[in-house]
Amino acid sequence: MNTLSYGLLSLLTRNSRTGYELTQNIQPFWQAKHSQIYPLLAQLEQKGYVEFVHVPQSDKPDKKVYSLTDNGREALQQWIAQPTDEPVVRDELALKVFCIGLVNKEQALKVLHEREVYYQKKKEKFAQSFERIKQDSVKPLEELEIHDPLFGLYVLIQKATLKIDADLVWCEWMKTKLK
Amino acid sequence: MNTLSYGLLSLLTRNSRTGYELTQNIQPFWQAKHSQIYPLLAQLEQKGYVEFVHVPQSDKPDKKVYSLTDNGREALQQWIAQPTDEPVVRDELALKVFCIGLVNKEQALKVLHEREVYYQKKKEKFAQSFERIKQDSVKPLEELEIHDPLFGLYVLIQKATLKIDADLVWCEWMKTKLK
DNA sequence: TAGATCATGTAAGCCGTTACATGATTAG
DNA sequence: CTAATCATGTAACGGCTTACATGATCTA
Repeated sequence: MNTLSYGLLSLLTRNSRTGYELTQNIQPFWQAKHSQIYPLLAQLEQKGYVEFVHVPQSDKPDKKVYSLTDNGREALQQWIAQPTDEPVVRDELALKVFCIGLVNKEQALKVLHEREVYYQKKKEKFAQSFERIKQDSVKPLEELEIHDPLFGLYVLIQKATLKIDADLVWCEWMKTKLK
Repeated sequence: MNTLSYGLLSLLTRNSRTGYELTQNIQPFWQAKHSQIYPLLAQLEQKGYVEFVHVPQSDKPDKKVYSLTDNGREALQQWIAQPTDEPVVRDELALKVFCIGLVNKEQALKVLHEREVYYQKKKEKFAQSFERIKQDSVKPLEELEIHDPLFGLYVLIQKATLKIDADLVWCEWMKTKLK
């Protein structure tokens, strides 16, 4: 059981989902392609952590809708109690910035600007997710508590927003340095 | 040429370094083990981007001190001008938080506390790096400009500090949510 | 005397990306 | 008419981790 497998189980605590949906939904938390997810789902099914129903469709391809079993839920609870791996961050930009003195200010600003645009788009996406769960929630988000179904997603969006704001502050600060 | 290879060249713009030192020095920016680095250095040498001198030592094992060639410096400049890959972040904690409602508040706080301690230690390390380059620098750090040798490292420490502070703010906020 | 540090290297295996493969519907 | 979306799967390859291998000095 690798970390991604637990991630798939985590998503299934909220809803039943297809492999296709899981591939999309896990992206904000863990980058993975469908070619990695489908074999893992087959393994999880063999272990009895998930089960699926085959749903034939006429207009679109047939699909398998996966849901979490009781065994799967127990495995998740045990996983949460285990020590958590340290986060892994690999950012090509950091390596470029380290030796940014090799190029002139104009080129450096170009590199930075590309990343700033990326951060702004990401911020926009998080804002949209925030609006979406605001609509879905029965209570105001600030009142959500640990056992409310949207709690985890809500606090993760907060985390992501805080970090992206830090990134944008740094971008602004860098622009003053490169003028 | 993968990203890590360029990262090794980046470090060599500042100093000549051994494979052992490169392995340690690249950790804050790109996690990689020596078993990955040594073969890459051999490749970089074959491509003519780095060269090394064999330095025999009596008390410690002999070492190879690598330095950047003119070809290597040119390769770096071209790399900087290419579009930058998006950052990859894989954090097991995010997956756990998504389904944190499966456990009680006490257990959730334990998971969070473990991570908070990790963030605090990281913050301490960045503060030390900051002090070190403050000592090494001929000018006050705020006056460093793009072509100063410590500029890249200085702005990277600023970036890391801003992000870690965001992480710590989130941890504090989460504690209020779980009380 | 056990473990950390310095120092380099190879081998096996898992993790993740890219590419191959199929095929219907819908939007621009 | 082309591209995107839905939907699942396999194969090949490159990236990264763990383990194997060696060996001296220094610290607790």
